[in-house]
Amino acid sequence: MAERLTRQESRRRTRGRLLAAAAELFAERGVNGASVEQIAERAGYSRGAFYGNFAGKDALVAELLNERTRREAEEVREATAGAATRDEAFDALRAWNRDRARNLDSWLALRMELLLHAIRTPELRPLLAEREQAARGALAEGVRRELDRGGAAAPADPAFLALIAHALEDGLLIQRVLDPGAVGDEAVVDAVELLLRSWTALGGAPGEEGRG
Amino acid sequence: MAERLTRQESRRRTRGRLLAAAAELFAERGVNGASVEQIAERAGYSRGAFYGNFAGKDALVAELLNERTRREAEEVREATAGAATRDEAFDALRAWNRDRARNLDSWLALRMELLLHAIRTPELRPLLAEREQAARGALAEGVRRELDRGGAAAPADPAFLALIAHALEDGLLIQRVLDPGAVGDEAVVDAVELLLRSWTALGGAPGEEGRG
DNA sequence: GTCTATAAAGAGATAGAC
DNA sequence: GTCTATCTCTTTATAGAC
Repeated sequence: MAERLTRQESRRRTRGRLLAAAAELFAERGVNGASVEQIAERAGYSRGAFYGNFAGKDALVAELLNERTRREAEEVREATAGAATRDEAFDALRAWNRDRARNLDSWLALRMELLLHAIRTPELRPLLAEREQAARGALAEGVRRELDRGGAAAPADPAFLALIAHALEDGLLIQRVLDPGAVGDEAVVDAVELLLRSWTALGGAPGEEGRG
Repeated sequence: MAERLTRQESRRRTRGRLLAAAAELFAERGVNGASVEQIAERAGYSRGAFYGNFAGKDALVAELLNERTRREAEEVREATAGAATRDEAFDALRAWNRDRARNLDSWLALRMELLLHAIRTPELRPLLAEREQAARGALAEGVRRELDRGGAAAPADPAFLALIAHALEDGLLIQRVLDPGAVGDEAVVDAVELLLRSWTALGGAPGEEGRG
């Protein structure tokens, strides 16, 4: 039985390698700037293997978008499910962002490449939109919990506050890529913490201000 | 005498048309997806005219980045200089954003294309970074003024608050492109207004801390 | 300055061998 | 499944006519 899945598994492995190589190259040179030959070569194959596993470049891009979207949605779920308290949630967020900071350029480049591709391919937009909704939804729940906990009246619809917090992620990472000196390592977490404090009206506590 | 500048002016005009056509096509199909021939054709010329005015596609991209950066910095200056009161500033901001909303897709696509290009071309990064700094700086001044006016202590360094407000622009526009139903037409202005209100309403914070 | 023609390289995709 | 060879189209860039 150990060999029963070999065919399928082998196919999956090859496809996975091609997808990973494509992700790298898309970040480096853009979707349009990376050729099928380069993708196959970096994955350790030839063009033939590529066309044996994907109908063409467009098909690979669509699948990459799909795969990454699904994985990120999972990560969001796991991250939020794991943390029970506010501090735990922020710790998880910090870890996540530290990770991302390590290769911010390529991470952001890939995200924007896929985003641009989705903008230009209307039928793919809902896919990406879904992931964003999930992220915003999880955030909204967190915000609501914090507001309840503090017993404070929300300054606005929690969904809107979550939208702000979520949008900050892309926005701050863009600023950081362009000007690393002006945007701290943990700006995203710092900003979200600051906002949450403002909204829950806990701002008076002098002890732990600003960044960590 | 009316013809004295014809040569220079003619050259400027042709270059301007090529740059405008390139901007359109870059938004539609990406920098790498738009060919020199397509650019020249949309501008109403042939490839020959293109190469007569630019050393190649890279040179055009660099100049486009330069031109747009300069223009946007000017617009920031004008917008902030014109508005004396807070309401005037927000009105200007609203008008600016309504304008942008009309063709959000192509606007955002072009911005991200140029951003990606800057990420991949290190020597161009400072150019874009400069524009962002100017925008953040203008915002920071506005925030500081508001805080002073309200007599409230800042919950953080005004520069950090300005960074948050500025980052929100990109972030919210991205969310809006992906999910127009979930992000209102004036989300950017609404969000900035909300934040400013939260920050000015927060009294007794301890001086100015925040990021370093 | 702008055109047409063309060289040279690179792209996506297919066919057939193994 | 993966390789090599090949077809066809597109691309960048140059040359020379006007």
